[in-house]
Amino acid sequence: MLNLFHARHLLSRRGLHTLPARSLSTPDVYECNVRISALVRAGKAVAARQLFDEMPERDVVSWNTMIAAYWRASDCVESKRLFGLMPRRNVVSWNSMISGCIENGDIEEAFRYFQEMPERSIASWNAMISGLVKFDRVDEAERLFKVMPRRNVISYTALIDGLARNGDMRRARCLFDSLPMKNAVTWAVMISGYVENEMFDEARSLFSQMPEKNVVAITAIITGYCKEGKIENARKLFEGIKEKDPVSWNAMISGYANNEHGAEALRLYMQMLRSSMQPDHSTLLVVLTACSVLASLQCGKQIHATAVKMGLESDISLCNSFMTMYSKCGSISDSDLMFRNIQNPRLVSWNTIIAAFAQHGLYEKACAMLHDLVANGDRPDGITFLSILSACGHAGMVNESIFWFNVMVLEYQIPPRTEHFSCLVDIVSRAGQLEKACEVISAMPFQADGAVWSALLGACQVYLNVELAELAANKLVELNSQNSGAYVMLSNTYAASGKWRDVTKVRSLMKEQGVRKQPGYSWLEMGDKVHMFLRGDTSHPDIKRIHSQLDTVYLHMKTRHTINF
DNA sequence: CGAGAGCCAT
Repeated sequence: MLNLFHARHLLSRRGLHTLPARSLSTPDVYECNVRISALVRAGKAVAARQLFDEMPERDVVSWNTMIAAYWRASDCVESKRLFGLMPRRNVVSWNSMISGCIENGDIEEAFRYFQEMPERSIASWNAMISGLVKFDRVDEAERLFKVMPRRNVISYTALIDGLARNGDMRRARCLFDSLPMKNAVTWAVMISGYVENEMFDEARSLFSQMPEKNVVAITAIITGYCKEGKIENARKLFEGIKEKDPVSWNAMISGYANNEHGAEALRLYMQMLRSSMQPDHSTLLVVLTACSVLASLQCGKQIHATAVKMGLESDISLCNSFMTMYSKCGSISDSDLMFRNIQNPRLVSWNTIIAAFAQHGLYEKACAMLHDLVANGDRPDGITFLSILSACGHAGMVNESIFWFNVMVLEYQIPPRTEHFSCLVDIVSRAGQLEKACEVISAMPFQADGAVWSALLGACQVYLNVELAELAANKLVELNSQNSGAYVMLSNTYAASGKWRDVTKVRSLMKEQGVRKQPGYSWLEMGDKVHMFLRGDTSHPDIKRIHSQLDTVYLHMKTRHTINF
């Protein structure tokens, strides 16, 4: 059992030989406080409260611990009620009100406590600064930083983080370089700031100078490699981590899932479970991405079951991921069902279900959802309209796509981004209106990107417009000389127009430039088997029946009949 | 008992 002697012993082992006698509890109270604190850390707020209520006398630490328990449980009302009932408060009591409010999304309320408190510690200022940074109010954070009476390494680190989030890496670095007492957290903030701003070389250069590399910094670098598509480098770093934690596992799994390596992502997830690492909320999110990439309904359902077991089935971000997974795995009805079970859909959930209907070509349903979203009092954003546009595309509705584009820009005053333009160009040019597609491109307020030219080039191939195909292919190669799709589509356009000499020219140019085209492949899951199809590959045992079925489908598509299998 | 970092849904 812990008593005062033990407490002193523990503290002295941590190098704190002199104890502030005033803050030390009597042995009984101290012991209860320790037990309450343990219960709170284990998430057992009810048991903690019972112990708290049974205590014959309580000190300020007992109250603070109990209040923290309610903040952890997001029970703002009870936290504030207890705070009001406290007989005495210390600076820690006030500080936990500040961080509690911030944790629960109410920065204004946090600021009220900050202003009201009789005396502030460095931690009070730091809590306020990091809170403002969390809410993207970096300018205000900086103002507080400037007027605070004393600063420590945490204050600096919080502001460096803020500047980095604002994209101001130059000033972040200045502050970092001027700081003599950097610690591992400071280094990690700076490195992940570079990664966040896609300055990967700077991130790695700083990382190489970091004296003691910890798992947080390594994970940031892994994320950087994954964003660049250098998945092998990421894997090497990951394997080298001695003490892998859930976050580093999640980063690596997500790297595979987001680089089209769904199977490897799932393998890694299984390995994580085998090494008895507990998956968390984020693990499930990234594994669901892998299921979507693989279109594996089986795996997706298993993850769904795991989420239910973990008590996370109504977690909003997981629900959104389930919706995407079910939709991408072909089950729009499950996706729809998930959406209906969300009590309070926020914009992301609306956007997700609209995207799902769009993927399935259900234009009317997508629009009905947009209508419901507005009727619900929400405001659509650029992503909502991107999904609506994509619904138009899947349904081949050119005029509607232009209509919705205008609604977005004129009625909702949402500035169109390059994705909106590439979607529009894709729709218009697929319909054969190549000139109109060019008009859209020239009306863009910024440089067209690869997706725009790709869309145009794809249509040129279909509608045999050699001249425009050459233009688009040139633009694509300008943007990325290793773009094999550009060469292939241009070559196909020449071939379809009988310009064989030009075909040969493009092919030899590809060889010269060392551009290679990975063969296309697709697969689908039936029962417990995965059927894979490589381009030009006829090794599937049922290939004859598959081809004849495909011929039927093509015929129906051409005659615009509905298909009944 | 309180303040700073990495992974995370459209």
